[in-house]
This record gives sequence, structure tokens and C-alpha cells, in this order.
Amino acid sequence: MEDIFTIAQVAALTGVSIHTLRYYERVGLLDRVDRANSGHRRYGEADVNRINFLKRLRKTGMSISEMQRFVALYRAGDDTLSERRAMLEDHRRAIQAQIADLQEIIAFIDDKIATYDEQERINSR
Amino acid sequence: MEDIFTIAQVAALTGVSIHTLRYYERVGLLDRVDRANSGHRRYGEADVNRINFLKRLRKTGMSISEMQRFVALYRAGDDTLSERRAMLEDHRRAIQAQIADLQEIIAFIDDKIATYDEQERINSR
DNA sequence: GTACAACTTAGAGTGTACTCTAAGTCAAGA
DNA sequence: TCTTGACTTAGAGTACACTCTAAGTTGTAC
Repeated sequence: MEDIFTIAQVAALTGVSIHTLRYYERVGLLDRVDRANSGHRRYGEADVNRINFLKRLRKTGMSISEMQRFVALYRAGDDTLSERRAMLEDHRRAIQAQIADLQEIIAFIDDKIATYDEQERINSR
Repeated sequence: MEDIFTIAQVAALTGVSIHTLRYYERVGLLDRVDRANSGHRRYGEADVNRINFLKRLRKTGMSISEMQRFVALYRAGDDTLSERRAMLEDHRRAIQAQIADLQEIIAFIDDKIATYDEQERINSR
């Protein structure tokens, strides 16, 4: 019932490269992944979920070291729930701020584009 | 009437460091800034506007090389207006996509936070 | 006129996050 | 059994965007 995956399958599944998957394990973002007798990695669904979560955090600008802190708290168990919650809330706020910045810059670009339109009208007279 | 500024003033005004201002000039993002007889840089308002524009583009994930392309088009004059316009529109679309990603991830984090709340309620029984 | 902070240059160094290499082992099909 | 491609490791290399250093010059306040 529990699906297991090779590193290539996980890379295809998550869009995280093979090199990066090994790197994330090396720096402790992933717990040591199970190995086959051959030594080859065998990922479980929990690993894949973790990778997808990490991918989202990265995509939204969380640094590797912040993610390491988060994972360390996770490993430390239930006592750290409220701390992890606070981290996520901080990160949520940071993302909201990013969105606000982006929206402001969209408005700025729209202004620029409008100026260009104006310019083109003038040039075509 | 035209205000002129030293590099330190521009750094304070724009939030871009002195080192970075010199770097941007070196890689051609800024046209060669005027110099005093002493050789010290003297920035005009047009320079400051350009720096603020570049700062916004960077903040929204445009790479240095893309900005170089944009600036090159700008230098090439009016013939490139529609090309620059197209670049800005592309960048606008990229920013919109970023915003959509971020919003999706906010929803994901809200889910996680809700799970943590649930967990805390269980633990406190 | 002297101290001292701010400026100049070319070029070297840094931090982050990968990304690749070399040398070797393993698994599956012809 | 042989070949081929996927996998393993430790460690080196890379891209990007700065950021700093060294050695020297300039401007201003006392």
C-alpha cells in the first residue's frame, strides 16, 4: 500500500532535481532516506510530502537555514508546535508583504506601459 | 534647479548601497555618471529615477542580465519602444504568476496552521 | 595646514543555493 | 555474461549578485 520511489521518480514527481534532493538530505532538510540493500535511496510518501512542503517554502523565499530551523523544531516534537506555528505565521506575513510589493510594482509598470503607449501615439503622427 | 547628489546621498535616498551603485554603473545598468573635477560621482535626478526603477525590477525578480537588455533597448532609442513595452508586459505577467503562487501557498500555510491548532487542542486535553 | 572622513579605482572575496565530477557499484535486458 | 544506464559518495565547481579591500586622492572642519 505504501508507495516507494527511486530518486529519479521523486525528482520527476516534485520537480526538485536529483542533485538537489541529495543536497537537501545532506544539509538535514530531509531525514536520512531509507536505502535498498544496494544503498540506493527509497523514498516513502512522507518524504515526498516533506519535499513538496520544502519546495513551497523555498519558492516563497524562505532560506535554507530558516527551513533547517523549522525542520529541527519538527524533529524536537510536540513541545515545539507553538514555535513552528509562530514561524509559519511570520512567514505568512512575509508572503503577504511580498504580494503587496508586487502589486505596487504592477501598478508602476502599468504606468510605464501607459507612457509608452502615449509615446507611440506621438511617434506615429 | 536640478538637484545633484553624491554617491552617499543617493545610497541614502534609494536604499541601494554605495558598493552596489558603483557595481550597477560598472555593468552598464547606469550610464556613466557625471564626475566632479575631483573625479567624484555627481548623480542627477534622472539617475536617481533610473536607480529606483531598477530597484523595483530587481525586487520583483528580474535578473541583472534582463535589466541589462532592457537598458540596452532604452539606449537604442525610440525604435525599441514596442520591444521594451513587450518586455514590461512579459514581466508584468511573470509578477502576476508570482502573486498567484504566493496566494496558493498562503492557503497552504493556513491549512498547516489549522492543523497545528487542532493538534494543540488535542494535546491540551 | 593638518586631521579625517568621503571619495576613487581595479580587482579580489563572499554567501547562497545549488550543480557537477570522478570513481566506483548495482540492476535489468539481450 | 555483457552492456548500459541509474545509482552511490565525497568533494569540487559554478552562477549570481553583490560586497569588500588596498592603495591612493580629495574636501572640509578646526
